[in-house]
Amino acid sequence: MDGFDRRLQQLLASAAKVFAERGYHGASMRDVARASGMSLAGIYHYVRGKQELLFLIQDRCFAAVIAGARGAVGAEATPVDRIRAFIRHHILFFAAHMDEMKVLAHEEEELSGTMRAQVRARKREYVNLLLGLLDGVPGPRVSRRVAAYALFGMMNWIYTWYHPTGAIPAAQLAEEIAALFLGGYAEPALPATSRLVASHGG
Amino acid sequence: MDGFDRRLQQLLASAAKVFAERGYHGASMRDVARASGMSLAGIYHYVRGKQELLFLIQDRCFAAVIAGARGAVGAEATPVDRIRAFIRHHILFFAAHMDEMKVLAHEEEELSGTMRAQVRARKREYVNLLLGLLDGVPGPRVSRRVAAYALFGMMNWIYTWYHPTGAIPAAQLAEEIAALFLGGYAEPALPATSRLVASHGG
DNA sequence: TTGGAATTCGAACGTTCGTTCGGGAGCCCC
DNA sequence: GGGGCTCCCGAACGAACGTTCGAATTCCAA
Repeated sequence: MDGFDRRLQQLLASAAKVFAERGYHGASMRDVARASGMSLAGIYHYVRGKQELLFLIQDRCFAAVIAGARGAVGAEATPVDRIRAFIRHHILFFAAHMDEMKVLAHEEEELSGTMRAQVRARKREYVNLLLGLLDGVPGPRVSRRVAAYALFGMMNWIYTWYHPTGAIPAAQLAEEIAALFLGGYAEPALPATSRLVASHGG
Repeated sequence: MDGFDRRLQQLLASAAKVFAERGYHGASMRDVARASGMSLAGIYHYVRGKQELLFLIQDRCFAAVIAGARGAVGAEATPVDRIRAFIRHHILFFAAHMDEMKVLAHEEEELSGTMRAQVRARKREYVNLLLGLLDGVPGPRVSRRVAAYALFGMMNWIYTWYHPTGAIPAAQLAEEIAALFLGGYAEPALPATSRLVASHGG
């Protein structure tokens, strides 16, 4: 990674922060310039325009999420464990990259043309990854598609209320959301956490 | 309701549609004028400015949701049934008022001053309503606060993917989300839908 | 030391923004 | 029939927007 790429990364990080705070349309290029320590005109040396700023944030963020999720899922043996790993990775990544993930979740429809198509393709890939995991669970209690979008809703909505530095550690949040989802989607009697086993065993 | 209020309602409905399509900051007052059939200047006879347009949409929508939820919840006897009624009402209302609810969910942070405070108070009231319902469930499997925000995430996220005129009726969507949430939050062995009862009964 | 590419920026461009202004219809009550 | 409302709009305002341009500065290989 040469100097150009490093400076571009700084710029994208600053832009993500500004976009997360004020929204894409609510933020101005002058805001980005101020936050990044660059001049207004200097930004255009690294980026073709405001829309490319948003595109690069979303595209790189999606690429990192997908790669990380594949790695996390691949290390697990059972379908339920793979789903739990998927959820844990998504939440931990979200908590570690709040600005970028908020921009990814909140500014979905602001791109146009080729950039829009490319980010949409990434999203489809990520959704399909989860749908494939859900397929492995026997006897689901709700439809796969609704379950997938409901899960993404639970997870992505955290940008409206969750603060990584607050009272709830991200790992705990991930476990609770995984328990909530798996308890509702998968068949009852999960070996580890279910109190069903305990009550029937006693 | 006199003529002024009726015309204002039309204006707010048009504005909600425009804000839902292009986002609050991405939409211009000229867009609102075009959509409502009014002139640009004519809008200011009904509203003090763009921000009041957003405020009135959100405030009235929240008031209707809260009132409707109270009515739906009050008709049920058990804690779980009250939660199910809450979810069903939220989803059905969402599907029936997509534009307004998308604006409510997506443009949360765009108000300022007194208007922001008033909408936030409404939101707090609505969240507290759900938290109270969750309190009635014995032996919850995840923390109340996380469960509440996760449920709102599932429900509000539908504006990113759900189309009321599509293949999934709103009532079915509501049942699936209720089953997903209650299966994960409440204790197992729900009398109505659980396949646990069936398998143990057979 | 020098030439050229990479990097940076002040200043300005044309456009669009939210809002305002002054006035013109339509209407009702005195 | 005239004064005072409500309702509505064309035109314009100043500000802010994304972007561009020409030049200054920095940097490194020759």
